[in-house]
Amino acid sequence: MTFRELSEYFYRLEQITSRLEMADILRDLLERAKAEEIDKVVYLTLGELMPAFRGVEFGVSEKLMMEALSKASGVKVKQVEALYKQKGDLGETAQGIISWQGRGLSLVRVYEELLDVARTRGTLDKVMKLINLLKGLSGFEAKYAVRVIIGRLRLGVGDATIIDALSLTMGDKELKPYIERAYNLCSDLGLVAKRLKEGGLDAIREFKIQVGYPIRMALAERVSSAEEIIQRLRRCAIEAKYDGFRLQVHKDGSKVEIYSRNLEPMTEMFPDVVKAVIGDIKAQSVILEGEALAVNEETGEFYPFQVTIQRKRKYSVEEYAKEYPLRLFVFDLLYLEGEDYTVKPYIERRRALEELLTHTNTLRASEMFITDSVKEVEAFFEDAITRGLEGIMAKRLDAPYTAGSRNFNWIKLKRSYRGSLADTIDVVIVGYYYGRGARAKLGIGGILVAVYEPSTDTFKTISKVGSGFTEEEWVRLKEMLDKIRLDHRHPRVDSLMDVDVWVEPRYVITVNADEITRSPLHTAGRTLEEPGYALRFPRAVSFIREDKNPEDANTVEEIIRLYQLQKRVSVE
DNA sequence: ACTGGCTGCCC
DNA sequence: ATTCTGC
DNA sequence: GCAGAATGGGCAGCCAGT
Repeated sequence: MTFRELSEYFYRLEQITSRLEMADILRDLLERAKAEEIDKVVYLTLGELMPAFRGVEFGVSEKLMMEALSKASGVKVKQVEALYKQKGDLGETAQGIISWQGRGLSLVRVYEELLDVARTRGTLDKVMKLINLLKGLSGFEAKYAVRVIIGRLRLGVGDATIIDALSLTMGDKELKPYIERAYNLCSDLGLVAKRLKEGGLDAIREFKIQVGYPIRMALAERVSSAEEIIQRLRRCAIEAKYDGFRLQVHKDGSKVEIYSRNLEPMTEMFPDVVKAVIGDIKAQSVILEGEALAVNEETGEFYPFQVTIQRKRKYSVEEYAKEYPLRLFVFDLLYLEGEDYTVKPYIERRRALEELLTHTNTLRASEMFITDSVKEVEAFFEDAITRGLEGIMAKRLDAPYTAGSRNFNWIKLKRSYRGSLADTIDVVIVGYYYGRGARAKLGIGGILVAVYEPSTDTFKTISKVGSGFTEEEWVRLKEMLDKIRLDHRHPRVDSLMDVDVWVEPRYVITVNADEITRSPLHTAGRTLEEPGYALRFPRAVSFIREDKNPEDANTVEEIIRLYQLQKRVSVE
């Protein structure tokens, strides 16, 4: 198969929105691919080169790609940038720029060149390889190669759609559960597709959990009240929700591998966790999942996420492990001594987990209790919040570990989900961004917002906002902002960040956020010595507030007070 | 030797 | 992470 | 309700330029 043929499939896929039709086109593609091509076809269709746990990255995004496009075509970078801003898609930009014919490269050849780009160290060499690749592709092919490289393929196809298509290649959808299961256990859809093509259903049935192949993570749905939890689950397990990062830990004898929520390899970053797992878990082979966060072992306090995230590093690992030891709150057991635990009910997994773990500084079971009382859930939730935890998790007692899916077997409840208006913030819009992909068609993708500083009568940026408005609202917003458009930053706006379009600080919107954090990028509360403040997970919750003047927005002082009211750390 | 721009990945 | 949209 | 694609703050690592 040539890369041009693959590109033609991509073109057809992006024209349609019906997932049934997509699956049918993909079925055709997967049937046409040879056994030695099909894994590459799957990876490329997912916009990847390999499954995440292989740890291969392009290291190329829009800036480097624009440079390569410019050098390959002779079009000035400024011009490429202008085209990109206008189209919101670097693939289409490439197609518009490239006028030469391609060399009709095979799919395998292009795949190998892409892999070569990913493996090349040094920006200059990378760009040279990119130029070389681009020169061998037609504009039509470059469109998709570019999108794969910068990680925005945007076909509307994900792993779930490919699984549908794979089951269609076997005649009907009866076999889908087997394919799905194989994928959830090995997290490598290219491998599943290849085995299916080579060995049929029998080969698919042979997939089993293997230490060293991450299992796709189960995810939680959200609700906005304790009542809804009990309504949905009745008697259920309630756990604390810790603000750290999720880890899946594989142990095979003295060999340990650790994977992130997105199945990236993380073993080297956490020698303290590796050591604890080897030393304190008596089982020979086991797969565990938990939330890791930095703790002060003397006081038992949890460090905030901004501290914990510093443990995600390649260098000075031991020093940081000493200064900010991790505690892994283990909440699930997926595999034990050759036995697949994902199929067992939660309550059984939990029982085995508690038997397996001894309470140590690094490793312990997450806090959990079982209840059917809304009152008890509410009380635990309130307590969790005052202790500085993120919220709570609720789990269906008889549910298996539903790998790779988000459903109501697990439910999360966070403070910010509750509809109360107490924690929302009124901010002033000071500029906007053109946006990419679907948003580019609206002409706006996000806004820069600020709070008021009365002492200087200025507006200090606190966040960007890119979600919460419907498409219709984004369009309406842009129309209003264009009427107060400025050529330069307004003199009353204090910002370190740039925007595509500055506007008069006139319109107030209400936003929600999970937390206020210290910020190196925003000017709200920023002094010569101290960083500013920003919003964590900002989202719009109102359209323009006609009843508010810009000076009625929340003030920097109010933000600082809200920041101080937040529990920073938690005592056990 | 240092720094700022860029990138990938945590949430 | 949250949110919106098409199916 | 699922799946996919928009979007957020902010951390460390890489590397070219100084």
